[in-house]
Order: sequence, then structure tokens, then C-alpha cells
Amino acid sequence: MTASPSIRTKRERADQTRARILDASIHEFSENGLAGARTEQIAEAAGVNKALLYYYFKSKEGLYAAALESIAVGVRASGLATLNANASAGERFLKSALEHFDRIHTNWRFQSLMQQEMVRLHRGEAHALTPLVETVFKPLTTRMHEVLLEGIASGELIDVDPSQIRYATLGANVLYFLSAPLMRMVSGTDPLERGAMGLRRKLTIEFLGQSIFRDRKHGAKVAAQVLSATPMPENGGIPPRPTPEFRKNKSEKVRHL
Amino acid sequence: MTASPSIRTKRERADQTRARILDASIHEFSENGLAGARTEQIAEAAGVNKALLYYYFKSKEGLYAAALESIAVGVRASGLATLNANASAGERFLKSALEHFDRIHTNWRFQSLMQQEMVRLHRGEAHALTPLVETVFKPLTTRMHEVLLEGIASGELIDVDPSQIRYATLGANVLYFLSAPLMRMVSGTDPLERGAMGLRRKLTIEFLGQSIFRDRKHGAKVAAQVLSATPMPENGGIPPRPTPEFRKNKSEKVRHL
DNA sequence: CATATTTAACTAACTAGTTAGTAAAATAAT
DNA sequence: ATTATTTTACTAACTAGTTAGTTAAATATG
Repeated sequence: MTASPSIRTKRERADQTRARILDASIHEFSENGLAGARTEQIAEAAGVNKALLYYYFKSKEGLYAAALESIAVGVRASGLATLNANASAGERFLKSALEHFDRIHTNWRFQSLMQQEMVRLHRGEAHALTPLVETVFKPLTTRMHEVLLEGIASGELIDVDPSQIRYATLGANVLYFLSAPLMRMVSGTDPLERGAMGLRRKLTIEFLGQSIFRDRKHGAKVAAQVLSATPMPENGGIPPRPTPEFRKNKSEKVRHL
Repeated sequence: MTASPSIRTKRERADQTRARILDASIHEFSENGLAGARTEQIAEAAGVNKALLYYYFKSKEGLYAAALESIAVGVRASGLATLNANASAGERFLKSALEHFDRIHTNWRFQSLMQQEMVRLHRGEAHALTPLVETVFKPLTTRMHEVLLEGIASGELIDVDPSQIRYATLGANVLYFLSAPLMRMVSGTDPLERGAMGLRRKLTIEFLGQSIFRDRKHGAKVAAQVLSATPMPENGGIPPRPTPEFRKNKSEKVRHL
């Protein structure tokens, strides 16, 4: 287990192990939640002994918080990038809506962790999200608000509450992916299949072009432009599930002998 | 323990205990999830012995499924009622959007259970939701689709994908409540406080009036009409949480001795 | 050798589900 | 109507298994 020959020093190898633990944690926590994830499983996936988790991070919750922070790093940057692009406020907002849609499925782990954190927050648990408020959520929310206000002031967008536009836009994306397995049962077709997703992606932006732009013809043009400028990224992250029904649980073991 | 004098027969008392168990289950499961809820705690809250849960429902999952079905009964009726009201398609849709907003906070337990079920579905777990697909979700989705198509055909609503209108509308409501504890940390004000909620309720409908109606003046009128016809219901269901931070976990006990 | 990293072995606490038994109500027999 | 028998509703105590976290020893590495 003397690792790859490229890594020699003690420090480097330790850092690498640490990173492997974080990777495995993101994987396990995003799929099974804080309570559902098993430390033993994380250790195994990282190829280390369970006690090592407690050597690097003091507790399961500490590990969870670290995993959350490590995955959140990239989100802020890409989110702000679209909002600061060189384009009209309306176009920047559509770009950012599209980026949000794409990010949900390319970085599904992050989305999954966030959804579980929201539930935990409602229960009054979770310190884990607190640090991300300042580093990620506040900057993104604020910037988006500014862009929308700018678009409204310039007359490009309709004069409605910017937060409401935000809720409707992000909410649509969140709900699409969150409800996908349910809608699959309702409609028979899988919203996570690439074709369906590509269509939804297009309809999402076109809808915004028609709904929040004062001049709907202009909105349609901007939507088309944004869509043609940003092709759908490769299938990223939502781990495909087998047939919806039969599948033995993991987090809640059934033990009827 | 001969209970109240009004209940004499064995059968009646048994039905009552069964109902008490279901009530306690809804409470516990909605607050702690399937895995997080403790059978002992459910039994205690229902005032019965734990083994009785297994006498009435064969397993924890069976109890969960029964609780879910019992709470879902009311949702279909109220949802369909607004969609079938006597009004234009556009107005019926706004009514139904408003009913959805109100239902989320008056029947928070249902919403909470649904959100957790969505996550479970993504993991490939959950038979519990399957029966509700036919009895609740399919009828509601179908009817809403019909209403939207009617509104588009009549020219009252803009010609965009009906499903996209649904995602944007319901998604906005879901995200508002789901992200409330996070937004409270971001903005400092509590979205679940009654004043804020009343405002959001109004902005939600007004936004739809401006965004999905072909004639925005007409949309504004319909929105005002729907809002004045339906006052905000009394504070229903989201259990208020103390100060966001400090609060010992329940589902994931920390046992560092 | 001394220090940082890693592990095998262990434990204390907890939890879903079971079992064996009881009290009282319902039903059948006399 | 009284007694005997069966069924229903319910409980106390227990089992078997799981899991987060600890400890002390081992293994590199500088």
C-alpha cells in the first residue's frame, strides 16, 4: 500500500488520504444522508480504516461538514460567472437559470446534499450549512437580486418582485429534478432520460423568455440566443436507478428473520 | 383504563387506538423521517405498547405507508375542487396555485412527508408512495394539465408548455417553504413569519398574473380577484423552530462520551 | 529514535422486531 | 341467564443485530 511512486513525502500522502476520505464522504452522504451513511462504508470506499476518519475529522458530523464545504467550492464561482457575463440583465438572468439547470444534473451530489440539508434545517438540526451561507448563498442571492433589479429598471423585465422571479425560476428547476422519479411513475416516461432533459432545458428558458420579459418577442430572441450559446453538458451526476420498484433498502435495514 | 364512557364496544376502542397510532406516526415520521422516527417514541406518543404497532401494522414500513395514505386522503379533494371551480381556466389555475401555497403551510406534515419520499425515491427506496400515484398525483396532474391547455387554447394564457407552467408555479411554492430556514439565515428575516408569508402569497399570484397571461392587465385583474376571494388561512402546520442554531439532534444522536 | 500516520480489536448505546403471556370482551353452550 | 370457551386487544421483557466512536498498538517516515 505504498501508493503511487509519484507521491513520496509523508505530507503529500496524508493529504491524498484526506482527499480520498472527503471524496468517499461526498459520495456516501449524498446518496444516504447524514444519518443514513455508514462510517464503515465511507472508510471502505476511501480504502482506509474507520478510525482514520476520526483521526482527520473529529466526528461524523465534522466529516459531513467538511464534505459539504469541499463540494460547495465550485458552485459559487460558476454561479457568479453567468450573472456577471457581458450581456443585458435579462440575458444574464437566463444564462444563470440555464447554468442552474445544468448544474443540478452535472453536480447532482451537491444538489442532493442541499436538499437533505434543507430538511435537516427544518428540523432545527444542521450547523453544517451555516458557513456556506456567507461564502455561497448570500453572494449568489444578492447578485441575482441585483441583476433582476437592473433588468426591471431598464424595462427589459416586467415589474414584479425579483425574489418571486427567483423562486419561480430556481423552483422550477429544483422541482423538475426532485420530482423526477415521481413524475416517471405518473407519466411513464423518465424525466432524467437525456432526451427529456434536453427538452425541459429548452422549455425552461423559453418559458422565461415569454413570462418575465416585457417584450415577449425580445424575450424569445434572448432565450434562443442563450440556448444556442450553451449546449447541454454531458451526463454528469444523477446515479441512474434500476426499475423504480424493487430494491432493498440500505439506510433502513429490514430484519425479519 | 375503561376510557371515555361514550365508547363501549371493544371494536370502537380498538379503532380509536389504531387512529391514535396513525396520528402519532404522522407526527413522528413527518418530523424525523422513516429512518429517523423511533417506534418506541411513536408508541409512547400514542399511549400504547410498542408491540401494538406490530399487531396493527406488520412493520415500521407498513406503519409508514398507512400513515402516508391516511394523510393523503384530503389532498386530492381540495386540489381538484379549485381546478374544477366555476371560472375561466386562467382563474382556476391561479386559484389552484393559491390553494397549493396555502396547503403547504396548513398541511405541512404532508409536505414534509412528500419531500422525504422524493428523496427516498431518488435512492430507489419507497414503495410507500406508489399507491398514491393513482389516487392522488395522477388525477391532480392530469386535471391541471387540462385546465392549462384550455387556458392556452382560449388565448387567455400564453402559448408555452403547460408542464413548464406547472413546474414554475408549484416549484416556486415548494422552494419558498423548503428554503425558508436557509433564506432566514441569508436575509435575517423569517419567511415563515405570518406577515412575510402573506406577502409572498400575494406576490406569487400577482407574478402569475403578469407572467402567464397573454393580456397582463387581465392577468392582474384575475390575480386581484382570486386573492380577494381567498383569505389566508390560519397558521396551520409548520412547527416553529427555536433559534436556528443550537438544538440537539434527534435522528442522529451524538454519543461522544 | 521520535513523530505522524494507520490499523485491529473493542465497547457502550441503541433499536427494530419478537415472544410469551394476560385481561377483558365477545360468542357459544347449557 | 349463567357458565364455559374463544378471540381480540394489549403489555413487559427480551433478543439479535447494528453503529458511532475509542484505545492501544503497529508501521512507516524523516
